[in-house]
Amino acid sequence: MARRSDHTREELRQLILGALTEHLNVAPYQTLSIRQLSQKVGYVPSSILNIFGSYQLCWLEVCASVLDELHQVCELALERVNTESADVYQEQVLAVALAYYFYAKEKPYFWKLVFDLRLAEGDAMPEWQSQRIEKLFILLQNVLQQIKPDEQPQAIADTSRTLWASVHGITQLTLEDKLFSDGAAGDQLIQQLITHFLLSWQKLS
Amino acid sequence: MARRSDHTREELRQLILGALTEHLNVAPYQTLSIRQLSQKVGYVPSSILNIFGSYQLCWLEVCASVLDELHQVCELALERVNTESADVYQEQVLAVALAYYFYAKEKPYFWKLVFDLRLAEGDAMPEWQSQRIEKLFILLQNVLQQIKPDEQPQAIADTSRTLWASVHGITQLTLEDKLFSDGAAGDQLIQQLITHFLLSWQKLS
DNA sequence: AGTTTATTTTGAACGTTGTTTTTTATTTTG
DNA sequence: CAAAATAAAAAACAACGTTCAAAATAAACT
Repeated sequence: MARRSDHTREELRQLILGALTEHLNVAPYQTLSIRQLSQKVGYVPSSILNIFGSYQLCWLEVCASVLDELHQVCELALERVNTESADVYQEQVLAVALAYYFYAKEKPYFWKLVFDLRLAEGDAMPEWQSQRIEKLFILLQNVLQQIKPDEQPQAIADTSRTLWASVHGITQLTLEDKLFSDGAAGDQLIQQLITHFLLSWQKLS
Repeated sequence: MARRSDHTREELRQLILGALTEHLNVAPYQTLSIRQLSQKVGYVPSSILNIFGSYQLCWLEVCASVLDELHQVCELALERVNTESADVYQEQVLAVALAYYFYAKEKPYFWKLVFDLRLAEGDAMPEWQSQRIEKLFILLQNVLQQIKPDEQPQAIADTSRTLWASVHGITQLTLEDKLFSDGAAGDQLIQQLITHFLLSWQKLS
């Protein structure tokens, strides 16, 4: 077993988070136990608990990284849209939605972690986690507000929720193969959803 | 402990399924263990395993009931729509979607079971379970096909997936309070989604 | 009817799990 | 250099789903 001088507390933290990330590259988070994890990093279960408080809380840390990466990916996709295009805004919404979808498709175990991770009954999701999710919504809100500059911010916020939750649903059911269709792929469904929704939405008040 | 003559095999089956249902009235399925369940019904864990094969498989049985009930609720809502209305079809789609949403809202632990239940790695979802989900999609498909009688069945199937998955996403994120908005409720978001989507969709080929 | 055979049901055991508590080892301090 | 503080490990705990052998009951047969 590793001795005290091998790693500082911070080094050990990173060692653990690295092992978790490595695991998510190949398998869902449910398939790793704290005992297996402790073996991977060469420490003992109680050392992990000593640092993170509980096993779930160390996953929550990874969760935060995933949401950060997700935000980054969506933001980048948004900026890459050609602003000379005829309907910039629709393409921007589409870009964000597809970025979300393809992130989930490429890193399914990372993406699933965010929605499968259940904290112990009682302790709520920490503030910094909620804020990360809100940051994602805001990406869409900014675009929608540009489509309808005079619309109430609350209405814009609602619409961003409608779209985001819809894209989320398509992404999830596609990933878990619960659509039972050999027809269109998830990205095509998302495209259909957004083009039709926006076509009607942008006309009406 | 209960003796052999107390219940027939079938009675015990129903006794167990009843206890599971009772539990879902007040708490999520993850909070019940096979040991607690065995105490509830007055039998021993291995008796439950003997009947259902595994603990997960007895939940799968409940899962089937939930999907049946969900289908029934959606079908009923569909039939209740006034066929004299100006846009029957839109109201029918809306009726199905909202029936889905309000079922989830009223019986959250039943609804969540269907999507949270993870079978052991390896053994796939049984055929009769997939078919139950497909039956739900078909409800929507029938309505959509009436809107566009000349459209390819595959395209109709795709669109029903788009809509259903979207409604599912809104329902899920609303139920889990992950929309972080004190704006519109889930049913309003669903209404917005469907009206705008259909308005555009029914016009175009 | 009484004995054997078959079938449920049980109870104990196994290998896990996350966490708590105690013990041991190492570092820092006086 | 010894004493206090700290960090890691080891052991113990309670719970989990599942397996397996033993006990209790019902059915079958002479």
